[in-house]
Amino acid sequence: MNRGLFSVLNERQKFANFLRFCSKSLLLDQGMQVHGALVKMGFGFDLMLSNDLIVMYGKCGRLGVACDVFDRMLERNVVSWTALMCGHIQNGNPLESLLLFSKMALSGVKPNDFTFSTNLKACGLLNGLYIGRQVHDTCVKTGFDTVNVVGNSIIDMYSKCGRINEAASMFEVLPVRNLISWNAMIAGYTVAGFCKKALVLFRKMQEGEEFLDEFTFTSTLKACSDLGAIKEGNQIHAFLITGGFLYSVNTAIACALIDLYVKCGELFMARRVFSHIEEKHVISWTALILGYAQEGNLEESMDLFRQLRESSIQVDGFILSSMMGVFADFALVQQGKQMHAFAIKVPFGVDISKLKKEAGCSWVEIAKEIHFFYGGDDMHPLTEKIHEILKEMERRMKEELGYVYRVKYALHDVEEESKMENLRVHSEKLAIGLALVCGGLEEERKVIRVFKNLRVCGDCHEFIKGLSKILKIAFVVRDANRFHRFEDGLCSCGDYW
DNA sequence: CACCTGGTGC
Repeated sequence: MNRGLFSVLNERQKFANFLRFCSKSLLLDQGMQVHGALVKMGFGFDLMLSNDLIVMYGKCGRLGVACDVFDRMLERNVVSWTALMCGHIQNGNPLESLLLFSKMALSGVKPNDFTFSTNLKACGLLNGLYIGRQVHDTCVKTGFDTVNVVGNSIIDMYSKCGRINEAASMFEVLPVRNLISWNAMIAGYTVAGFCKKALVLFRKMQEGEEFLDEFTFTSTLKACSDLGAIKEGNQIHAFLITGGFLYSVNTAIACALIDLYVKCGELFMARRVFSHIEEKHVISWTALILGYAQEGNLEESMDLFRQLRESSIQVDGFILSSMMGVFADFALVQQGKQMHAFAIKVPFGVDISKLKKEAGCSWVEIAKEIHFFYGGDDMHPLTEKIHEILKEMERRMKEELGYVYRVKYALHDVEEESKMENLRVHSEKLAIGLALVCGGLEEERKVIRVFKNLRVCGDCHEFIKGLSKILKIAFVVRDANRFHRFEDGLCSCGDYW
């Protein structure tokens, strides 16, 4: 090879490397300068360099220029097509990516594993189960479904299309599972609401040889948050600290942690994590601000929102509309307080959600296990003891506080004498009963934490107020709308919810 | 050469 040709090839490789660096670091200006230089030097029609240009322009948000480069090419290979498809997806147009896929097929260029995973991503983004299945089918026929990256994309495609079972069976048959396969499956379970399954998978992952990364933790923390599994979440928090995963600099982990503590009614811990973040993302602000609002602490919520507005952080439409909701609630509460006299006559607090089709369900975490209860549920092996302790609590409350049931909250289609029984077996009460029987008190916090899928019933609300008084412990009840923190006979919601 | 995975809420 003569020196001249060698230096030309060397030059070409230097351009390519620099372009890839520009793509990675989103350096549009520098990328454009390289583009100009290589056109001048006669590299304008070079296949590899043109591909790199498409990638660079796509990543930097200049899809029009990427398309121009693509259109002017004398020949295009699978990389050119795939790079442009990715560009469309990255710029928010997955449909165009799918159209390109069919154009590519017509042009006679054969797709590879990268093309398939890109297309599966587009299907997932579009919620396109039908076309996703077709792509999956083609992958099977061409043998690409056994390629790890493609398999991962199939898992993600099915879970994005709401087909968690199909995602799971893909995960099962994957010949090689890597970190991303596990992460995709855990995220899939979490998004689909199968948080317990997500946690089971996470534990399996910990037991195995697999590494864990920030994606694993964010998804798993989200699962803990949705479940209210604070013990498990705490362990992950501790693991993050000992494992050197600094959430002070990792936005996603910090947000997930704040969300966990907020959803468990631990605003103090949420605030602590928040204060440790170096660059506070608008999402972490949102989580904390709404957390305070949902706990009934409107003052702190408003104050934080004011701080956010005074900071240099750009607020988004999401937090603005959320704050509208907070202001609306605040106004309602103010009105509600003025209307207190009426509230006694008006069936205030009648639980409209008990009329809904959805069955009331409560749960509580005891020794890292989540126990679920439905209203009138006697499936739990400790049911008898639960009833005993609840009766005991009623007796003490009557004696010490003169508490009697407000029977009006009971279901209406039952015999009068059995209304007391109905009230006793509301799911939130059963969950609390179990916590009392099993010592579900979180010793370090002196709190019992219960979750309910519907609004907490007015009678149970009174009952828990009483419990917090006579037992001298706090209760945190997260219902469908908000938090109730009961302490010393009072609730943070001020009885308006 | 490129491709896959994550966070706030209603």
